Amino acid sequence: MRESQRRPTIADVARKAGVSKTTVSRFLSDQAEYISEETYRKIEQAIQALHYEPSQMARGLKAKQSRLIGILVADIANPFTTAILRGAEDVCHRHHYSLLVCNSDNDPIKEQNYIRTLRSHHIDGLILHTTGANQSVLLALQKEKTPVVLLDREVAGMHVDLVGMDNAQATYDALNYLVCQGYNSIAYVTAPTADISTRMERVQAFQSFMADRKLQHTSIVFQIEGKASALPDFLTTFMEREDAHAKAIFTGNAVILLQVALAMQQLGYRVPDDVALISFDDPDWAQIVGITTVSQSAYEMGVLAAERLVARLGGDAGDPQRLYVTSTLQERDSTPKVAKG
Amino acid sequence: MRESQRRPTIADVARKAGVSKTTVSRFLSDQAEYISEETYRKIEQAIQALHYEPSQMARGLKAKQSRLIGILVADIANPFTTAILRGAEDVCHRHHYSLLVCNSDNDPIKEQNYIRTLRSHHIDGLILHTTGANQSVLLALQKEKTPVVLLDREVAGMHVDLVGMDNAQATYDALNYLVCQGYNSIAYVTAPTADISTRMERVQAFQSFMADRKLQHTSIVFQIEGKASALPDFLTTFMEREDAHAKAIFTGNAVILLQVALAMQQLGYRVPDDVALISFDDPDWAQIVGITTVSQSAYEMGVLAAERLVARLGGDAGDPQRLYVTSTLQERDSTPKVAKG
DNA sequence: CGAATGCATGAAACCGGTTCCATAGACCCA
DNA sequence: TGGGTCTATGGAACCGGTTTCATGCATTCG
Repeated sequence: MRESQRRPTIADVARKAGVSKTTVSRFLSDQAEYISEETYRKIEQAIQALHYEPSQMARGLKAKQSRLIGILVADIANPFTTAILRGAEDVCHRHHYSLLVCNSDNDPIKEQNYIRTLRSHHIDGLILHTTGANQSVLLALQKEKTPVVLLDREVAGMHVDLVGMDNAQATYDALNYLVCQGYNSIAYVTAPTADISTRMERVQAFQSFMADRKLQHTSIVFQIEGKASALPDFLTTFMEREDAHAKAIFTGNAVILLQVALAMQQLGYRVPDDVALISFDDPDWAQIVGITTVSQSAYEMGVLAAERLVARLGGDAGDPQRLYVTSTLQERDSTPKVAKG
Repeated sequence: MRESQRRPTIADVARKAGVSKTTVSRFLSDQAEYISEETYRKIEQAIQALHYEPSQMARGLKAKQSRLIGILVADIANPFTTAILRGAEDVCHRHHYSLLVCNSDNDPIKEQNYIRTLRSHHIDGLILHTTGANQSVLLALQKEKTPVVLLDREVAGMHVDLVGMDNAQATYDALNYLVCQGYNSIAYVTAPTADISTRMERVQAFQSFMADRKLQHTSIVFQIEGKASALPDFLTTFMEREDAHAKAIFTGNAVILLQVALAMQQLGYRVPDDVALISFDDPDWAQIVGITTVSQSAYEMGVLAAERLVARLGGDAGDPQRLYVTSTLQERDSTPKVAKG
């Protein structure tokens, strides 16, 4: 009743096959050119028999690489994030990397801790959907030549690859569409902008668009904070204004969209009868409910980010690239055309 | 212009502090009792100055642990999965473990590969949301005393901890509710059951309940496969039957729910006017659309699974446990009471 | 006052791989 | 037949930590 508790090592395989560790190592690294057929077969058998699996840990120690890619996301509950994960995961799997997924939960402190942890695990590269406020730790990573790819959001002072979208353009497109549909009073609801470049870009684009068009009193930026009543209060105020004849609400991402939709429902306002609704992100349920969205292919963003990283790991030393996925307007029932007033 | 490319090692710290590796190691492992104050301070400073971070890799090699927990999920795009991830991540973070997230995409081959990969990374434990068909690889893990916690689904022949729900009971509860509301013709739509215990249990519970109640011709089990038209065809057939006066559709998870809702919309059937709708899982949008669901706290499942694993890693050698989260019926507009016919 | 004990520290082996260098035998050529 | 090349293999050092064991000095005790 011998329990084989200890997992087999390369030495066990070598012993069983009657060869040296070196030879087994050669077998494992596909340098089989100088291995005789007989030896090859013996090693093969020994590995089979022992269920041997080489230890990435030991391997990485010498080779100074782990085949681990860290991905640090700001909110794992967000469907946008999930889609990114799926894209990144697919690419990594294809290139025999594994993904170490961490969730900073929008907390810069947690983010910083995670960057440390990831470093301690010798990640070969990092995909970062940042909270925005951790340059210093990141610089340590950079010094060690660990490539970093930024996702969706900038980090001040970091000149590295970035995969995102043209937020200003996407915002303009959406607003143009709303104006064409006849809306002349638009509220923009965003999560706290803090250090998050994407959110700031969108808000700024919104404000400058509205100002350019001289659509007065129509832009309101609201930050959802701790106070539960803040959102209903804001929405009520907006809905009760009588300075415009066609109102629309534009939400900054899918999480906010959900909040707004829920709040409107509770307040008794109906979409699109009382107000139009449009949002960034395109969660799968938007189709069912019939909400017009600005869809950015999150899956593709994940793919692009991972591919960029893999390219860097493969030796690409070119200048930092900025890759933008295109956004498309998914027109649905929540933004019908209204007659001009 | 000295570029500090190589990341500092314990030897660098030792040199800078003017002490031996051993002493630094003691410092790192919190065995500071026998370190003089002066030495302590010198080491502290050296670590600060060098931005030193010990390598988990080197550490794990000797210690035979990685502080890595693998979590292998069947479908990372499913909100149910995401909620689990969040729960598991929170617990792991609290206990200074990192999560290696892999997505088998419901593919047993991919699952098998991932288990291998995870093993090669020396994971300390595995949380497995399985496709159901990989006992053999798992047994290798078990032999090496790597604890495994099953999530939601059984693996035949594995006697390990499991976190899930009482599927039969939850199914009965939901059906009882439907019957009380007056529905006498119910269709159950499930994803392919294959080797997935949860799905099988639910289908079986459904069938036995319907048979017990002698509600004839009212149960239809449908497996969504490749054929795109299969679902609309099935729904049309069901809707056109005239043997019952109040129909309801029961979907096996949120992904299927989405498909069914979309298909019904396209076919022109309205919920709940033409047919009631109820589903397992409780995606956040169910609240907006107003769909009655059987909600199982996925977040809690993630927490429980991770806690179980951490307990095992802490030395708990008790018998395998089965933990069930409770499910609650979220009553919404999609299942209104109907008058008896 | 010599021996025992406690404190603070270091040398070296070890974990499981990879890799550099050495070497033995076969083969080839002059 | 001796020296050079090629093939197949092994010994040993190394990666960056941890751990065991040893040791030198102070202090304490019989």
